Amino acid sequence: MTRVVKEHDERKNELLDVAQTLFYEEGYEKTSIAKIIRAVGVAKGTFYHYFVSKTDLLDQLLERQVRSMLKKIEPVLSDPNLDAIDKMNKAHAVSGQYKVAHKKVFMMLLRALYADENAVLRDKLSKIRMNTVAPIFAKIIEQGISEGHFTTSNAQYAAEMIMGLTNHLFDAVARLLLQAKPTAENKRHLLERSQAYEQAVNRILGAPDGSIHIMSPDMIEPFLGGFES
Amino acid sequence: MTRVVKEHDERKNELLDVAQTLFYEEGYEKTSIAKIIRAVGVAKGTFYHYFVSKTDLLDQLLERQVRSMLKKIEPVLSDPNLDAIDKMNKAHAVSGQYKVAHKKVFMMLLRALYADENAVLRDKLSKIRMNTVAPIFAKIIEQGISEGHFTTSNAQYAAEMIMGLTNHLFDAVARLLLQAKPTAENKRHLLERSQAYEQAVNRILGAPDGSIHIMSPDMIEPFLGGFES
DNA sequence: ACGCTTCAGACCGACCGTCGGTCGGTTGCT
DNA sequence: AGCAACCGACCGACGGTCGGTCTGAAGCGT
Repeated sequence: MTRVVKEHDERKNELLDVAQTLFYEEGYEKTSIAKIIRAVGVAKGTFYHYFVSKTDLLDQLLERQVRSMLKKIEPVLSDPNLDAIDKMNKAHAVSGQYKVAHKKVFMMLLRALYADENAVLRDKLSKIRMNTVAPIFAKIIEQGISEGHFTTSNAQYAAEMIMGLTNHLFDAVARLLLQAKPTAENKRHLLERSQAYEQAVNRILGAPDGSIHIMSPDMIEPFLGGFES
Repeated sequence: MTRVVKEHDERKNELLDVAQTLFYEEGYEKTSIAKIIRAVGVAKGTFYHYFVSKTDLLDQLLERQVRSMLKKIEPVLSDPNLDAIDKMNKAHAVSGQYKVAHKKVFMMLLRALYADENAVLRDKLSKIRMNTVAPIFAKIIEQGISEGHFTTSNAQYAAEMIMGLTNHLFDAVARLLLQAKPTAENKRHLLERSQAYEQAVNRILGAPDGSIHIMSPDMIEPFLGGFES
């Protein structure tokens, strides 16, 4: 094979990008390292020059993903004019808008995540989220407690629980979105479910019903519409 | 190899039993089919006579497990003298007692479940639980609503959320138990966490604080003690 | 009652393609 | 010269397939 030398980071990102695309298209387990290197045009040894294992590749990929998402939310967190309820809502809104903006890529990610196999992928992602975004939530909740908006015995645990609930809601929505039956009935179920989850989140925080919104109808709509077209 | 003929169910259970032991001891991924059949004393073809794939084996194994657990809880559910709060508490208590009684096997299961790899196993188990025990919770919650003990907008979703929370708590407890540092501090963390989760469950259901207990100190104690000996 | 045939299904194990991972060596840049 | 990027033949283990053998019991004619 013709030998092409590139800079460390360039080659590494090339591998990460191709791997990401393939994982989205065909799933983690079904994407062999052979496929990845064939697509990049590089030898087996080169892959293992950059990653110690297939799992290592996945770890780095997900970390990169989450880091870029956190950057979008950061401004909200550090805004001193927002109270805890505003921050909680805005953080969810921002991540929702991000998903709407990248609808196509996002749907691919969903399809990859919930392909039934790929349990490893889901597991890793939820762990990373638990380690990175839960602490952020905890900070917000602490702020809310000191502001008198929330009453809960433990901010960190509450954050983890909300994180878990959000993941769950996300799961349910994703599965409904993927089975491609955008009937009015399914849409109603979906909205009902998201309302039930919001109620739960508010109650866990000890906030008045309707304080916090984790998934607005405006965010869901574009995805439901996407199926009809 | 000497040929030994057995009845269908006998051979099948033999394979399931051996596979279970090996999965517990060495994890799902690391247990090859070759290992299983070697331990049973049977050929590759025989294995595939009973199971269509390794995944199929896992499915049937977990289903068997969950079915036996449900049998223990059933009496509680059908007891007409218990109100929803009693049922919720008793169901959790029974499953706790079961775990204490089978402490050794249970710890093996934990070790297998949370071995970091084995995400597939965890994923499957939590799905099965979601499909089998969440509906049971939902029934209890509906009863509680009509008794006036609970106020929540949707029994099914509440059940799923509680299921998810319980899983989460279970996760955290398991990981703490497995890292084998039964310090007084860890114990405190653990109790705090379980209290936070109970608070959340009560709030989701709209029940007074302290109504529902999902993990009593009496249940945790034997496992913490188990480490010192 | 008796042997004989038949047949489902329990059982076998060599074999296959694919996989993740290794390693000794080559090439190109500084 | 030295270091890092790169190569690709090779490895053992894996999940899964397949063509076929063996066995026990039911059904049969006598």
